[in-house]
Amino acid sequence: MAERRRGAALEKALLDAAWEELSAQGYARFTMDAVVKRAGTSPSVLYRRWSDRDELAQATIAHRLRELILDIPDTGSLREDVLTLMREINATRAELIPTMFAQLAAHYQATGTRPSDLTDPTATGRKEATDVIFDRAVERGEVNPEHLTERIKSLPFDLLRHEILATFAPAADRTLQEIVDTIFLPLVTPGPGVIFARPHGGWTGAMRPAGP
Amino acid sequence: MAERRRGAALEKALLDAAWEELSAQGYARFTMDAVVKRAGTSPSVLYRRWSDRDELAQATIAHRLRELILDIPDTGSLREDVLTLMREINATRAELIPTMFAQLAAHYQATGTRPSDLTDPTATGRKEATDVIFDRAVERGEVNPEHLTERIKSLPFDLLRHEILATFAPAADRTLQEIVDTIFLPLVTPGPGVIFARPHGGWTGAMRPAGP
DNA sequence: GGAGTAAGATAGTCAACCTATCTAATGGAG
DNA sequence: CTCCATTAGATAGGTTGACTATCTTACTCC
Repeated sequence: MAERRRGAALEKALLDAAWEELSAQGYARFTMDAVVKRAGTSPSVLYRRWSDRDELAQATIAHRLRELILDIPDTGSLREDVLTLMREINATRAELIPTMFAQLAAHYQATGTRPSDLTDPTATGRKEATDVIFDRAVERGEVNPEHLTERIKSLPFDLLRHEILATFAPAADRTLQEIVDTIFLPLVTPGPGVIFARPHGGWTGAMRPAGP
Repeated sequence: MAERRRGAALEKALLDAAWEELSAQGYARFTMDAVVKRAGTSPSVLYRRWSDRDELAQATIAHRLRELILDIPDTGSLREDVLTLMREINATRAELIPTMFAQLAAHYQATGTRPSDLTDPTATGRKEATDVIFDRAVERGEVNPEHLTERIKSLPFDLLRHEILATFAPAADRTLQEIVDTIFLPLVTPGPGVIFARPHGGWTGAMRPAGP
């Protein structure tokens, strides 16, 4: 083994190997030994960076989230923007979300706290991304801004996340349309309703602005 | 130790001890040894009944679910019926749901299947229970039955479950009201909407008919 | 009152976490 | 170009917990 990896390249190789183990074996069967073997390295190299299995799992998920940044769609209609985003989440994160949840649950039950890098909607950029979509819809006069409470803005994504967690699989496209057409849009497009306001975080992941 | 437990009494003691471990330590730190010690028994007694840790965890959760059968409320209004049921779920199952999910995820990732006794809505009676509430609301003329798709009937309970899973804690009562008043009721009480039909299971648990 | 059944004790194997200690490749300083 | 600090990578071992095997002893049922 003449070529010896170092620094960022090594770290990426370790996290990629860890993700392959995590997605193939599931959180419960995720072992340090298997990651060591798959990455072709030694225990000390792993433990120098992450002090235990929990930390490695968390870093692996965070790394994966960073690789799965989504584009913010701009299709000209709220329905298509929301559906497009849901389809992207459905396609890219259906595998990640249950693993992420298992990690959150394990970490929470062990420590009483949740790893902030996996949940902070500001850090992950989710809230800002969907707000861009909703702001455009308001500008176009498609929706009444008074209907857009935090809970309703996150509603289609909450329901998608719930669906993925309940089935451990991507949702059918018909399901996404059903959520948007029979639940979300009827709530934001017609007459008045009782308005509440409350901060409401999410943990579906980060997004970046759409290109030119 | 002159008194030696047997049969159903022993089994209940084992499952109770297992539940105390499961809720105290969390799924990831749930160990057979600790259950053996807490129940004051021996490994063979456990392994005679459940062949591994996964099976014991599953049986423990199913046992707990059986102990937490909910009454079906009958308050005279759909809003109060749904809110009452959500409050009961929130109060009794907020601790159980994340553990249950961790077990489902572990079992699914290990085997590719999900333990049917934890998910089958017919076996757990959940679907029938909520249908009673909705049937009464239709009889009273409170809602248009055409609005009551399977997804919309389960909507408030799905959102509550999502909230519990996202926070690992019971939802605030204000949150329950927000879900019912700003999302659920506006969808089932006013004008028309696109109608879909699709079976949609749940796994919040079993209920029994309300008493006289 | 005796026999079969199952509770409970004890000891051991194996896998996986994590630590300690060592060797050697690599990049940078001079 | 050479030396040195850093850290990749190898190996071996302590510890915990899953699961098995074997044995003794209480309890139940006939």
